[in-house]
Amino acid sequence: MSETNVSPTERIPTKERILDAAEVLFAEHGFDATSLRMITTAAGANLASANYHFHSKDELVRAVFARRIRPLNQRRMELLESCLQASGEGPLPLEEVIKAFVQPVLEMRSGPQGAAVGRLFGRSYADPLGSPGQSFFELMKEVARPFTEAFRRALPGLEQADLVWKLHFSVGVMAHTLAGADHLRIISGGRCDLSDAEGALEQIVAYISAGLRAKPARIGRN
Amino acid sequence: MSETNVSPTERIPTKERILDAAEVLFAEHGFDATSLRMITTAAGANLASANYHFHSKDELVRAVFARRIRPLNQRRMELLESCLQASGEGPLPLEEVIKAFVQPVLEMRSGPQGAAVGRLFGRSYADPLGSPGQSFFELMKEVARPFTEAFRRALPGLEQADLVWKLHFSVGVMAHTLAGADHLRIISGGRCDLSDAEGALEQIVAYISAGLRAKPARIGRN
DNA sequence: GTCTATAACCTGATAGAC
DNA sequence: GTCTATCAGGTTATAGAC
Repeated sequence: MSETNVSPTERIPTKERILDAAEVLFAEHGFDATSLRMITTAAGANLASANYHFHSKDELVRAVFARRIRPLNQRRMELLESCLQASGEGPLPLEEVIKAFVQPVLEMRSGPQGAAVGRLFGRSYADPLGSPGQSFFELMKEVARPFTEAFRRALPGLEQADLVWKLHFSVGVMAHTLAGADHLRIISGGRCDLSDAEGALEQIVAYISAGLRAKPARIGRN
Repeated sequence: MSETNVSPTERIPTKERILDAAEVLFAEHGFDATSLRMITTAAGANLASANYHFHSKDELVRAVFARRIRPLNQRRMELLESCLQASGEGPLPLEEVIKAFVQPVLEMRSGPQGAAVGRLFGRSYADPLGSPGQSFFELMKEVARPFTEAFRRALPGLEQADLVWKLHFSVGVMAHTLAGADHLRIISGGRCDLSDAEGALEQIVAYISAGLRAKPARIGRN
């Protein structure tokens, strides 16, 4: 047996194994409750290797986010661009804009460690302003502006403040869906499963599009 | 100056001051990143007093939740009951059921340390199943069943699985609104403020009621 | 009930051999 | 690049004086 004949699984570089272990543990326990020791042990690496490869815990957190967010947002922009091109100067189809934002997340969730990445992202939306999760928002900013502009075009006549409220709610739908996928599967007795990407996308798009189009509340009627 | 003449502010018992400090710090930094030292220092109490009054950190977390959730859910049940009585055996007005669930939260947010409590609650929805935030879900269970039943009555003809998806999304709207109130105020330039309870309630009820009533997604049209 | 002191342990980060 | 050993400081929890 020569050393070139090791299993492909074991040939994953230490740096990547640390990222893999970190994102699972961060998703499960949060940043502060996850120590570098837990991460390196789970990765089958030495404690010092984490600092060697990432210099500090904060930079490790940032690297964990960046690895997943970059391709996610690239895919979102692709879908948004093709939606913009198909519509020319006219109004945008609302459902397509929502799909461009949501579908890549569901695709990602069926990728490697998708459930953990989803949970990590979903939790990060709830992190306060000065926390380690801050880098999540900085990386997400890239798509915030073009999508806000697209939603404005898809919802003509909606006041600016109303749009901000509604987009905030819609992000909440996405975030809680990602963070609470396990809860949902359990309370529904397995009938609602985020891993069914097609069914989930339909549900999400239906709910969010209706919310975005909603007229002011009419309390007292049904 | 006799000792009976101290300011009312300083007469708050240690146990309560610890709860006050804990809920602010938990909301800001999470459970693991908040040490008992931080809490007792902020409360102007001794480190050992936390263990004296609450036995352990886990029980302190539970006490922090229980103090706020109990009256909150009591108020929710009051509003739901009066909604049920006004409707008899007939269908329930959807907006009123949503209001019974949401309005007490907004009321609470304008109470003592309301913003911190809201942020704490909003974050707790994103906590995974085995975490310290678990006690949050156990305390929230009390209202889950009666409200699910009320929503079923307010949305006749909706399939069970669809209802579960939609209620899950609606909880997400509520949770993210609470956790991200600061973000919302900043990105909206102050135009959207959760502290404006009346305006916020209108926005939330409009969005959630439309989402709950939504028909299956119609992709491709506007 | 409130304090000091301390036990037993874990943390991120680094120095330096290999 | 990977290891061991270690630093300085933080953590929960408790024992025991007042």
